[in-house]
This record gives sequence, structure tokens and C-alpha cells, in this order.
Amino acid sequence: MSWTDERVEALKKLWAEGLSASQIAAQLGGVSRNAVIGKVHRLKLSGRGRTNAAPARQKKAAAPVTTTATAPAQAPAVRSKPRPAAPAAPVRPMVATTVGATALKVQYDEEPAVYQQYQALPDNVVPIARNLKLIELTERTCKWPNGDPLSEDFSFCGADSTENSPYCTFHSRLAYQPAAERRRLR
DNA sequence: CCCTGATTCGC
DNA sequence: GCGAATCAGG
Repeated sequence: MSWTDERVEALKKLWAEGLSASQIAAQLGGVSRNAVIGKVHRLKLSGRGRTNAAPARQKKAAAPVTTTATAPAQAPAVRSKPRPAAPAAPVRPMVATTVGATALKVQYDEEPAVYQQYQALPDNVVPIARNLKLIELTERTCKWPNGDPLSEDFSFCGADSTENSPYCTFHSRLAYQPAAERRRLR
């Protein structure tokens, strides 16, 4: 994936809007947040108008170069992988489809046995929805889907998920209710 | 732990 | 020019 004019313009726009590098990377697709930050610096966009007096960094030792067969020690949870470009109509990346598929599967396959523990939760628990893109989800974000999965603005709740659930407290209540009750509560 | 941007340097 | 690895910090 290269920095085409379109992608650079999108980067400039999103950076100006204040999105973080990782958010921009997720939005553009095919690049890491490091790539975004690197590009931002080469474009001299850094600072974003603010006076972030960047403290001087210490120089680092050269990165050890492993010859072969060593995968990155720790791939960030939201490292995006290359995918076909589709500037006008972004294609949902493959990398996180299992996350989405799992979320949907859990939502629709959950057995009634787990209903009880969530029915007691208070009605006024409302998630701090972050409306994340599929590839922005982590193991600890609520995977409750918002909108039509086939539409462009499809997103996930993204609030902090509860300990033993793919959902936040609020959406756990919905997910583990019978369908009719879910509709009533929603 | 999660995340942020900044920097270096091999490619 | 690019971006992974790393650093420094919230």
C-alpha cells in the first residue's frame, strides 16, 4: 500500500480533524499507526496546531535485526494488514473478520442458561459507546453491532466490555435476553 | 495494562 | 521515502 495522493489527502484531513494515528490507520487501512505517524512527520503536519513542546528524545541503539523466521515479537492488537485499496468504498479488512464473526455468533447463539445473571443489572447502565470500526475492536471492547453490517457507517459499541462477556454491561443485558425481550429493552 | 505521538535507522 | 522498533509519556 503506497501513499497515493488520495490517501495523503485523507490523512491530512483526518489528522486535522484530530483523529489519533491509530484511528487514521484503521480508517485508511493497509497501514500501521507507525506508518501514519511517519508520514505525518515527513509531511511536517506534526503538532496539529497545538504547542506540544516535544521533549527531546534520547537516541536509541540500532534495532537488532533478526535474519529470518522471527515474527514480530508482539503484534499490536490492531495492526492492520495489507488489503486491496478501495478509496471510495473501503472494503472491510480480513484481519478482524473473525472478531466480528465471533461477536455476531455469540450474539445470536447464546443459550438461555446465561440470561438470569444479567437480568438483574440496573436499567440506567449506559455504555460509553465509541462506535468503533471492526478493526479497532480489541478483546476488551464491547462488540455489540450498530447498524447494518453492509452499510458504510456500521460500527460496534466499543465501550469497555465486562469481564466474561464480549459486551459492555449494558449490551450484555440485551445480548443475553430472549429476542422479544431484547427488542423491548433496546 | 491500555493508549498517545516522536524518533531512529535499515531498507 | 517508508515504516517497524523503540522510546517517552498519559
